[in-house]
Amino acid sequence: MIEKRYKEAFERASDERKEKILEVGIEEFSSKGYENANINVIAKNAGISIGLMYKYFATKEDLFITCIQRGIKILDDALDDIMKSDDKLLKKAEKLIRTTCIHSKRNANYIKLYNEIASERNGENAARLAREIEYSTSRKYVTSIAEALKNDDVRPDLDPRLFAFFLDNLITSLQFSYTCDYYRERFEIYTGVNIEEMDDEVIVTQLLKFIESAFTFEK
Amino acid sequence: MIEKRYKEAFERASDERKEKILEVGIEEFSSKGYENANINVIAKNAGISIGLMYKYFATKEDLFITCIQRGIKILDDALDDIMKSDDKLLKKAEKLIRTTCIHSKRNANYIKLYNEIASERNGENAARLAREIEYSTSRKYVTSIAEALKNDDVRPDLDPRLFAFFLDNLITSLQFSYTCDYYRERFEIYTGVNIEEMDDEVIVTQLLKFIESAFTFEK
Amino acid sequence: MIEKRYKEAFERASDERKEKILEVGIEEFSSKGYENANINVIAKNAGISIGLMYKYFATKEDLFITCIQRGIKILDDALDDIMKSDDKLLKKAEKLIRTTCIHSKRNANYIKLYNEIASERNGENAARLAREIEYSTSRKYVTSIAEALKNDDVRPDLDPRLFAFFLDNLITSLQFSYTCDYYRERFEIYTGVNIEEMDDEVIVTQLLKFIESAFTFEK
Amino acid sequence: MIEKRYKEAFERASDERKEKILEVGIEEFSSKGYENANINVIAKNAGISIGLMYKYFATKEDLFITCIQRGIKILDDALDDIMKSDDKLLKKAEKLIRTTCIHSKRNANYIKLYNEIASERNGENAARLAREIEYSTSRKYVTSIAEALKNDDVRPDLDPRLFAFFLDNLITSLQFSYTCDYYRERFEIYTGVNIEEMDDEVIVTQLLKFIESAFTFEK
DNA sequence: GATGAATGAGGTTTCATTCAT
DNA sequence: GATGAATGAAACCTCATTCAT
Repeated sequence: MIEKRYKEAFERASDERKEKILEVGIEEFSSKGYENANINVIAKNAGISIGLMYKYFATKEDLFITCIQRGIKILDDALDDIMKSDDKLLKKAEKLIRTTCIHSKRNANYIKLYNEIASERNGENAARLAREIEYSTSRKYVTSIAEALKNDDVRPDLDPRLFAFFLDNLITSLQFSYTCDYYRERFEIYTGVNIEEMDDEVIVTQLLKFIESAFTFEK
Repeated sequence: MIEKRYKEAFERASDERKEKILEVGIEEFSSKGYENANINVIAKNAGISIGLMYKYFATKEDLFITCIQRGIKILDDALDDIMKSDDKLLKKAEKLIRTTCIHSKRNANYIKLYNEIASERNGENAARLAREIEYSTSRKYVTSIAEALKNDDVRPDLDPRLFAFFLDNLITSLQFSYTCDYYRERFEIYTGVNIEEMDDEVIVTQLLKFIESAFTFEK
Repeated sequence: MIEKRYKEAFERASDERKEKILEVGIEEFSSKGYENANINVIAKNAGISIGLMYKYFATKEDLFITCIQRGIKILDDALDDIMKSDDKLLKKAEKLIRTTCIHSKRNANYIKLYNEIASERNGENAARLAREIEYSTSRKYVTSIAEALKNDDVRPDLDPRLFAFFLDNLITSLQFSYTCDYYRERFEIYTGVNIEEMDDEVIVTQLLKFIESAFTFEK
Repeated sequence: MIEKRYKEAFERASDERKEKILEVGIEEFSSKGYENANINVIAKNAGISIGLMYKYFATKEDLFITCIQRGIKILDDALDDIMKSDDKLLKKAEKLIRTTCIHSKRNANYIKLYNEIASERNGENAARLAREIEYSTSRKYVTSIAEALKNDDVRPDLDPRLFAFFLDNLITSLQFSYTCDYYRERFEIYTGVNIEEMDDEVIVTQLLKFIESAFTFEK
């Protein structure tokens, strides 16, 4: 599913070096954005020469994508833990929201990268990235909802794929609100409070309330 | 609230010309993104010299912001029509979703611009833009929900500001799904259908269902 | 001697307007330098349109030269008063130095313009300007010294033209030290004191001492 | 005292290249002035790409300053040879004047650069440059005069710092008269002779006469 | 494998000058 | 006489990428 965008030489590099390059790359791309990120600077900060960087990655874009793939893995692993459990859908949702709050603070840079991708304007790239990033997540959401549907845990008239989509929209928006300048300000405009100063539990409670009723409402 | 970012000379230009410049600018910025947009191209396509462009706007950024402000107004006016009515909250929501579907197709470029802004990484700019763009919208949402709360139209234990925030997240995500490459692909991954080929009414129905129960659930 | 560099239309303008244009021009040129001065800004600050400015002056350079000519006249008139008197050479020198100190503060902008000219790199222009500016002054100096020579007021073995040249070098350097950033700092480096805080009389006394002996030394 | 204004990459360049860049830069800056000098032209004439130029110098200004510093060193070294001798003040002055005449012809471009700096209008820059350029020279002058004062070689009532200042004014003006268009014409206006055609010895003799009596006059 | 010097196209911005009204 | 909108050449600077060592 995930197409590698690095050269063979990169695989042969030490784990420490691989780690360092991606870490520095994520930092640069997430803080400056793709266009303003400077690959020469990334090389310098990673402690390697620019020549070697091009032995590892064919283009700036490839480095960028590889950084993203690294971020995806982290986020995906966290989601896995939650979705693999036997909890009921609402319990999963609760865990999901709570984990999102915590993760967004801890892995702010990955989220920022994700925001960067979301504004990609090259249709081809955007599509490929979306498949790489969203496929695995979407499966987990849809499957969980479909299962809940089978178990009569949720209202029978919902479309599991669209509901998964709505759910992910809420989670994603929340992530951005924790990490991206624009969305943070937007959060404060809506709520009157800076998201960093708000108690996570208020968010968990309210968002869960929003979702819970969405899923379980019955006439 | 909205700070003007054009020079006086721009005000003096003919309406036709103002229109043309912003239209061309929006097209360029939304299709290429801020960094890759080329002011010389915008000037040429708008039929004016680059020198005159700089008589109208002090910097590329100012032109960009002015394009955005133009987009905001269009979207805001549409929202106004809906929110000023005497309809109940859910009726408003229904109109809102339906209008969003239609508008997103018609004014795709404005939405794309909005997506571009949302990835702004200069904290100061991001905050200013967020205030310009979100304030008015957020007031309308919050007020409508607060009123519904007073009239017992919605569950009494919801936080009107957070619920307004969640609601807008859903609407915004939907807009992006209609217009931005990444989000369009993502929509298809979730639903299995290209959003252009999906009947809007399915989206309206399902999203309304999601929202409706969120707002009105009662034990 | 002085070639006019303005168009006929400028002559026909009101005195008030002529005054204003040159005043504003001198301010702009002396504060920013020729290259960085902006003729559009000068027009605006003088309260006329740029189109009219070009009815008055054919080029930016012509405006500059006309501003300079205006400055020359002011400085030259002051010199005239001193040199036309019947005083002996040293008395004239004393008056000259004292007047220089006072004038340099009052007409700082004219001096700055003069400094700007002195770095002109177009040989043709430089020569023409030098003739316009220096000719009259040099005559006065040389004549005064030649007269003093005839009256045995000064040492007989001095070359009146070279001594006039040296004298003017000292006066000119002093003027710059009062008005131009670089020369002011240089003055402080040499003397340890900011020239604005130094008592003019110390300068007068010391420079006079320097000159006096130069002229009158005898074995 | 002298702050370096080039990047590390410049240090690593071959001496030949460093030489070439500064030489070409000095030529361009001294012939066209700072504003009209063109960095692309300098790069081309120095045989390197513009990109590499910017690897060596962060800005046009930095290249300019580095060219200046190069000129300073040359002039300062020459002064050093003279002032370090055990000669009496007047002997030093004689050597100084004679060397100035010779040097001004040989290193005309350095002197022109100096003239360019002297019209700097950014106060901060001007001050910094003055300190870099004048400090060392002024110490040498003042020290020599102060010593002469101690040895009763000069009149006791002179202020060594102001006299050093006056002396340098004369030398500096002479340098400009050899090298800068405006000052050359001015010299001819005063003396009736083009400075290139005048016998240096006349200048040496007369200027020495002017200075000598200034320093040694006694009642 | 590793280096980093070198390239050069390309974009933003300025401003003297023109000319239709 | 007066206006000011309009022009467009030209300059500084950036950075992805190459390649000789």
